[in-house]
Amino acid sequence: MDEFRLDRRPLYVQAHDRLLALIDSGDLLPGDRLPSEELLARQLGIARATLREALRLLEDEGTIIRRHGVGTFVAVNQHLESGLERLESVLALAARQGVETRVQDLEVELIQADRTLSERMQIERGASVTRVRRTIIVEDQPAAFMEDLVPSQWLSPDDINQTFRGSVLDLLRMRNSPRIQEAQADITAARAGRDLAKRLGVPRGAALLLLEETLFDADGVPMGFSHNYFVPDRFRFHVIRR
Amino acid sequence: MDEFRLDRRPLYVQAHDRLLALIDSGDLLPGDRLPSEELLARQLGIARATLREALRLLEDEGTIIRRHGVGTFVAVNQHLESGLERLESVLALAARQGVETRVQDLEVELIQADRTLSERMQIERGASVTRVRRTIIVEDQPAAFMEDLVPSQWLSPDDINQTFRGSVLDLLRMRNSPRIQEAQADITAARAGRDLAKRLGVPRGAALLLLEETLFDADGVPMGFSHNYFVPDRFRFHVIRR
DNA sequence: ATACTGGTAGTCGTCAGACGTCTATACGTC
DNA sequence: GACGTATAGACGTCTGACGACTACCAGTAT
Repeated sequence: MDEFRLDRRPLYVQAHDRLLALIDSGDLLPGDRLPSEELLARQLGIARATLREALRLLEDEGTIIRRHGVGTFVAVNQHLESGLERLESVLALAARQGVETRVQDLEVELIQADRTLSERMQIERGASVTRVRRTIIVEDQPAAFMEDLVPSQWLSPDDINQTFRGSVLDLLRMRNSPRIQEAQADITAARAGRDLAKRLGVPRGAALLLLEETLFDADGVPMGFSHNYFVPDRFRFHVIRR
Repeated sequence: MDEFRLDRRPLYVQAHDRLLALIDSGDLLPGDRLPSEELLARQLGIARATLREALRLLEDEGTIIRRHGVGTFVAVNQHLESGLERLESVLALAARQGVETRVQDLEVELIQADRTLSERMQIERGASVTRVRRTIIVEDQPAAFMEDLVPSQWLSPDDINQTFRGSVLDLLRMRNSPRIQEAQADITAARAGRDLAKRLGVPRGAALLLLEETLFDADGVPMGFSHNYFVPDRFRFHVIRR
């Protein structure tokens, strides 16, 4: 009966995202008071207990502040928006910052794991892996080249269809299988070689920001790996450090 | 009737702390399964809904992992050491990873805030600011050039003496005034100009990793600012994303 | 023997409604 | 005018129930 329920994530996560969207869109401004929990739950069509789990997440992130007997407010300290330390796709992150992105030159292939890949992913050499490559466009200019590698048992080339909006991470998390728990992103800088320079429309030797990310499930088993090359200043990244 | 209730924090916070203590004390080992929510709630003497708010906090911190229909487990995240998302100096971070660092070409000056600085630090133009510049050496090779800017009321040139080991952040935190709460690190890539190439012993135009960091106190007021240029592969940075 | 199917118990996810506790405010009293 | 009190409304907590998901196992078909 729920083949029509596209978003299979728990309701409290969905509620969290909807509320966050409200705040980011400016419908709710810093300092504003949210509707009471009872009213808000009715508006979202969920139970108050479920809403409270979503609010708990938002409070923990510092997005809202709750005051017993008073109400719930949008935090004023919004200048410290969460950054890379939160596991969300760079595209979702860009969208939150008001940057529109587009996918170009999408390539989806089934390849076999070479030695490097088999080591990093803890899989056998020659195992079947889905490779997704694409260029991300911001304001009609190439801004990033991203390459994702996911064993085909978890992501088949057929999963990348017309609805693909550019993020493999979002796709995996939406399906909720495999369950992505956390990621480690290695940060470094690299110079654009011939291929990258062409794809990104920059001079050869230009400085690029390179994010190499490994996705892990709850057991610490690697579920995917990706290289992401960014043209500085077309994307902005930050990390909140506490 | 509740003058005897010593701990006036919300129950879910108390429950969170009690569970965390159990895990830290070793009573619950990584990978262990927690009692079911119903049983655990009875054991703690709270309602299941309240317990769930506590568990939500622990899950968000990455301390536990919940699996629908299966159970709740203590996370097994040994292999993922904390990275940039933790506020510690890059030198302390390097030391944790077994990398020895040395300071070279230390320059300490009192300067006046220009327009850019006054805006980023929310101070007046011309205000007195202590500037600390130095090159960081790893294995006898320059690995980073770091420049810190802190209003002189919080850090005077005299504070940088013989005992200075390279990190302004460590110095400020050691003194505990001003109290540094959090930082935002902007991450980007840049090419080495003439001055940087010379300081870092790399060719002009080499790709460098640039971390621009702003330090904040608890009220969100900027307390310092720094530029950090790193030679890729002489330092490794990563971020844990959840 | 193997592979598939379906049932079942246990657990987390969600729901509904109620009552407790806290805060700010309005109001009455002195 | 100053002070204490009542009150409305909000978040905090509780109870009990049902839904959804996963792992496991028995039974069946191949």
